[in-house]
Amino acid sequence: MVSLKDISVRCGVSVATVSKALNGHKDVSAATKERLLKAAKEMGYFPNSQARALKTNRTYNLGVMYLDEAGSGLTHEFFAKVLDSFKTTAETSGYDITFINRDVGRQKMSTYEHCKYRNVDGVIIACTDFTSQDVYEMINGDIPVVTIDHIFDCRTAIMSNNEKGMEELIGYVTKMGHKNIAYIQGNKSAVAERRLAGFYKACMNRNIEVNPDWIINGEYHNPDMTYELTKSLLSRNERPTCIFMPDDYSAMGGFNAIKDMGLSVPEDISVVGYDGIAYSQLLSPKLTTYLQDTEQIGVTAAKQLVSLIESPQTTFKEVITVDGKLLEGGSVKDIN
Amino acid sequence: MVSLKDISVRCGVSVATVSKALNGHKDVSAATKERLLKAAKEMGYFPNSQARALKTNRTYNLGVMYLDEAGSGLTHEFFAKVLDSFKTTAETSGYDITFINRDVGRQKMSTYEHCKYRNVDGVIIACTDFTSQDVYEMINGDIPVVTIDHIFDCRTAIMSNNEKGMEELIGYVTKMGHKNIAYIQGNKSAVAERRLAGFYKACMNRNIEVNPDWIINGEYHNPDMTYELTKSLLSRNERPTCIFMPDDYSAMGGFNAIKDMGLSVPEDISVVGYDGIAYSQLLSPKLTTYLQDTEQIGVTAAKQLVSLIESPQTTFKEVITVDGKLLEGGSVKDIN
DNA sequence: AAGGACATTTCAAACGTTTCCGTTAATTAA
DNA sequence: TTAATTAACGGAAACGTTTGAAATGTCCTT
Repeated sequence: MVSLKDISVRCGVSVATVSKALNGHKDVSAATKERLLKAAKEMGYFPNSQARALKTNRTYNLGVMYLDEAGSGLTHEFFAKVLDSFKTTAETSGYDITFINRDVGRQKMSTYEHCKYRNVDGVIIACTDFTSQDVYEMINGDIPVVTIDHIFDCRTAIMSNNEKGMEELIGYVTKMGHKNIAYIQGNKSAVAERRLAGFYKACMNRNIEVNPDWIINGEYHNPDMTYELTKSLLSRNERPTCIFMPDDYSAMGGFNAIKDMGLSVPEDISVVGYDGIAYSQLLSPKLTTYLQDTEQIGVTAAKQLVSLIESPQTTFKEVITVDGKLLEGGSVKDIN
Repeated sequence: MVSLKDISVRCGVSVATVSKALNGHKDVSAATKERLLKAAKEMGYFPNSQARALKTNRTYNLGVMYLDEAGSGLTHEFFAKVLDSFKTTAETSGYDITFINRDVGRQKMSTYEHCKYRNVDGVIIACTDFTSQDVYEMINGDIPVVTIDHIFDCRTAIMSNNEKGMEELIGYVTKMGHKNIAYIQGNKSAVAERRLAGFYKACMNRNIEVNPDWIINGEYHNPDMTYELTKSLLSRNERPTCIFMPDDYSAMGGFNAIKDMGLSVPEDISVVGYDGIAYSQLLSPKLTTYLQDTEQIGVTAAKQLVSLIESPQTTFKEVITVDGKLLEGGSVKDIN
């Protein structure tokens, strides 16, 4: 690998001058600067990121912290898409992305320690158990952090607008004449709370009574459980005309339960999902759902994190809400 | 951050001794070694990965190279799952994962240059355009590389067993009585070639004539295109009884085309997919498909890459084939 | 002509490791 | 007893940068 020294001997200047020229310092003449830049390009020079990091304490590396469990994380379409746009934006700003976990190799270490070890400049936390010790340690550490879909005191958070999503969905189904609405909600979490709050509020605004027996505790990303819950829900004496599923993926389970009971969507039961994943729009009928703006969430998270890193005065806590969009499919019947 | 020097002054030994103790060298007494290890733990010492990398030229970081385009990469379930298990295995061996691309920040650089810049110890190449200049540069470089689903001379490759997959699928559908089989294949690639070869061979072995008009060029991961191709295929005079789709995701497009033509699966047309993604098993009927062993592919890739790095004599080219498993759904009708 | 002001360049230390080699002391062999 | 071997540890250079201070040179001002 060609180093600063190689360039310096070839051009007959000191290493310091080369460094300054390449980093755009002003105390080097335009002539030599050009000469050195040219030589650097010719020789195929690239800075050694480790050496630079050692001196500057900046790695231009961002850590990604997420839950590493089956059925979650990378294989979760929502997270994958957010990560994808986060990554693209971060790269444009000159940052690379590294996965951060606990216990790398033989070393027992926490996620925070891992960050210290790798010296990441900042961390994005998403799709994880926000009550875990590891998250707690990160939040209270001195590394810039942006969380997604969870709000901590004194940390910047990017929130998908769950209240608005619920408001729009409820608005839509009530316009279609539904009043008896069930809601199979996801795991206990900030997201679930906000959606439920949005659900209640939207119903209240329309003078629709919420039947507490129809608020059912399910799980995100769990079609099997949703299948069972849907089935048991529909086996009761009184049936809702419309079911809100935890998310689009789980909704597949709900669809199947309905079908297996000899009913059909939307003729007998209307269904809405949440997320707007690709598959949901390939079903027939297409699922009526709320498309979360994963692109915008990822981009915003990256921009916030970078600005947190690069302009430390930005270190106040900020909560940024990203709106989504209702996708009108054919899974909700007009019963007016 | 606590450094070796901090430990050395506290314990009254030299930095060199601390380094050796912590790295398990033999020329340090058991007593002091224990004392130093204890101090290190107490003080919360973690090595500075940059400083270490600078000296040793080993970063314990692996690069991931993949196609960063819409509908591919991270949001591709096959790739996401492979990456997930790759990551887990790599971490167990003490390696972290960093995404590698071109043009990070203002710097214009190739993927290979990026690897040099970040000093990754090895690279996994997957889910990309294997004919690109960037891949070519990587393959001819001096960084350990493992490719997934593509074979280069002198580079280790992990191959999903596409021939066997096709063999099993053809075996299954012929057992169900199908002889008129169409195949909408994916983008021109090593994978597509192997599947097609497997398709032909399996048919030949059973004395089934392949109708060349029924070998159709489609695209992977493209439900819309598959929709159109399926529709035009079924509009011809002569119809196949069974259609092989490029993959499960695309198969959704095929399903919809069939439905939109007033036909149904499997009564009128049988369908098989490829991949075994989660969604395919939530459809009704469930899709009959071939489940690729993403877990095994990821694990094997990681192990091979690590051994390539850690025991340089392993640098011979190796091609490892990973078998999958037929998933019998309900999308193929028994027409015997 | 001497002094300062400025532009340009170099020196040298530092970042936190690893590792070769040398030193000392202790142990063993002859 | 002496020489040789070994065990345990320290010195110091090196990896490739960055950066403040010092050095050099040039030009302007008075």
